[in-house]
Amino acid sequence: MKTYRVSKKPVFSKIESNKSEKLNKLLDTAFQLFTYQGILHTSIQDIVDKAGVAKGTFYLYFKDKYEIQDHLLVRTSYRLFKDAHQACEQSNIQRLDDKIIFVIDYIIDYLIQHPTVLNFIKKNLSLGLYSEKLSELIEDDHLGLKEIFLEEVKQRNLALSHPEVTLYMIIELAGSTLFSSIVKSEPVGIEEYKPILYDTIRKMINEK
Amino acid sequence: MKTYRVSKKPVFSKIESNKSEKLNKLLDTAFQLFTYQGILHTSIQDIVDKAGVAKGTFYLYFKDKYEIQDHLLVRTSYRLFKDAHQACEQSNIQRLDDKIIFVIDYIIDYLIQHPTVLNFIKKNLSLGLYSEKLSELIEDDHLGLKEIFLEEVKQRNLALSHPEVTLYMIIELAGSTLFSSIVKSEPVGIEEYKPILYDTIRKMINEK
DNA sequence: TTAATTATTGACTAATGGTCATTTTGGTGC
DNA sequence: GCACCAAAATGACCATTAGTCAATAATTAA
Repeated sequence: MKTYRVSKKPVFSKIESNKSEKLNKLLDTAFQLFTYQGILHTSIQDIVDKAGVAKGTFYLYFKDKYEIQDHLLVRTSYRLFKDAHQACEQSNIQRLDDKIIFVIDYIIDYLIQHPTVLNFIKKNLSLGLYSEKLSELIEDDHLGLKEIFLEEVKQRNLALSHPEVTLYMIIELAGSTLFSSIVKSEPVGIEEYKPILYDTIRKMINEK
Repeated sequence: MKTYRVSKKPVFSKIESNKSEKLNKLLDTAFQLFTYQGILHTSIQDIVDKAGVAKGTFYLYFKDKYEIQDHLLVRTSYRLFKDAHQACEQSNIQRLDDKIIFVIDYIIDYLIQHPTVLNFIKKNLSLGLYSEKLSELIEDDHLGLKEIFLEEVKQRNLALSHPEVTLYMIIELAGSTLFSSIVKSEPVGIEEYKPILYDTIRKMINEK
């Protein structure tokens, strides 16, 4: 015989009863736990306990641990790219290579300033998912990265055989360079990588 | 009271009783399962059942699923780099950029010819582990990638401010380009990426 | 106020990870 | 052959975690 929960008034009801608040609480809590102890050593029970919701609630919003991880990856990277792009717009940079380097520099600095975010990405992103998410980000219409890049290439008459491919490669190169330099950190760190990275990007775009 | 296994003669004993054979059977089986269904949907029970050994045997050789995954990643990438390097030695290529491109080309072609291996890497390698393993591979004394590269740079008097960093970036670029092109595959595939990749590498090395 | 709908709960079941007393195997000496 | 020992292998067992779902609470509509 199942003995289900008997009626008992919750003590702290109505403090946070908004629907999206529960969702956000789960996301924020999962982010913290995934960052500090990695997804493998975080149980769903851990997440719901710390978030202050019941286990069943978790399954209302997510299929499993890996779906919440996916949400977090999208949310984190989307915010970061958007912030970087806005900051770039507000500056008065003209050249395309300078713009790209500005965005990359912004992201690198942000991740160095926020090691938890970097740590989350390092621990939670597989190579396949990384390529997939990067692709989604570049193709995202609302963010408009690709459109902006292609338009700039057109207006400046840059001699790129496949501008779209070049864009992908630049972003991939920047991303992997960042991770490589962070992981290595010895004997050289990101500061030694930067000039070579930026020089390479300028050569790839080849703006006169 | 524990009721342990009572004495019962195994039917097919002595078919494979060599120590390393059991280890290899586990590795091969895990590779297959990880490739087809991913590590998340593969239980240790699945592995031992398919490998024809008892569960306890698994834990004699590996701490957990992720240790066998690590073994497989090292084994796979090590073999691949070694084969590529040997093939390069047997060809009669002189220029450094040509050598590097030969090796990258070899690896790309191999992975395209062996999608299971590519699939295994895509599904099982996290970004952090990827950087880590790549670093180990480059630093590996027995393989000697780094030494060969630095020696070549010296002999050819190439103007590289940080040759080691350049080596890392070339390998990272090649790796991420491969994955990106495979994941995307639409509207352009690896063949469109290759010329841009090789052109970029030549520019990075800048051999006259 | 009441009825219907939706959100939330947590006790429960199923599945998986990991342990360890016991058994089997493969020597080695007699 | 047999007796012994150490190393390898086994699978029943226990512990932890994932995932379910009938019951309850909260919200909305009438």
